Amino acid sequence: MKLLSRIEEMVLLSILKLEDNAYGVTIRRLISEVTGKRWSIGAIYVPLERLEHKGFVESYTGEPTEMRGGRAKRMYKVTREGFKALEEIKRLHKALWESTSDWALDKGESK
Amino acid sequence: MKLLSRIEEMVLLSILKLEDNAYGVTIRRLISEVTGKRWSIGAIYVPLERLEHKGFVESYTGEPTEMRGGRAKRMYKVTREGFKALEEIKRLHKALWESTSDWALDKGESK
DNA sequence: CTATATCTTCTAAAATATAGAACAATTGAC
DNA sequence: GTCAATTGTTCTATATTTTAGAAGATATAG
Repeated sequence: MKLLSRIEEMVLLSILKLEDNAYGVTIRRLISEVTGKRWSIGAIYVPLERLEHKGFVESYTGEPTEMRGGRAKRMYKVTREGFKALEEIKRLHKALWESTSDWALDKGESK
Repeated sequence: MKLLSRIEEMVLLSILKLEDNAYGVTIRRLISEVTGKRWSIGAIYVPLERLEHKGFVESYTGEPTEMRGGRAKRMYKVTREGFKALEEIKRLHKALWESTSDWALDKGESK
């Protein structure tokens, strides 16, 4: 199985963090906050669709009965497969960074 | 500045870990080990070249005076810019995973 | 019905990832 | 010298992903 890409990882984690309020707009906002960068609409929705197609997230139509205008939300949640993919990334990240990170990055700073 | 991609991150960290023995073949081997997957030649060299073009790594021709056949190695080291990019990823990862990771992943496991 | 607010879908272009054939350079055997 | 074996890189083409934002959809308020 292929590894999650950076944006896929961020989208999945954002959905987890947003709990019952995870949909395109809030996911995009959260990712913008955490990265400090601007993200276009497509930069979020396209990977989101791909994640659904791969079975890493599921979506359902959000409650339309809220006192607000606008189109219905498409809400997302992470599937068990999505969790597994995240676990794999977590393991990989640990293996990659464990020994290297501190001393090596310090060395770089003081160069 | 754009975030490092997954493979760029892995290549940079591999170079750090390999210290004075970082070149195409060893980088590829290390990434294969840590991911448990097969990586083609191009899957390593292409990002490696891009990292050099962006100034995140520098290369030099390896010592040719070793008792062995074969073409000269192109050795790599991470530049200060490369370190900075890694630091950014490290911060991002921390922000993304800190609160979410444990309880959320556990919830997933027990679903 | 019109204006406004929210949100998603669609589409195209740019950038990256991925595979592996081809090429290059060095050693040792004869 | 030159042939085979070894080691490693460069080249190049295709597939996939990223990224941007226009267009479209739907709900409310007046």
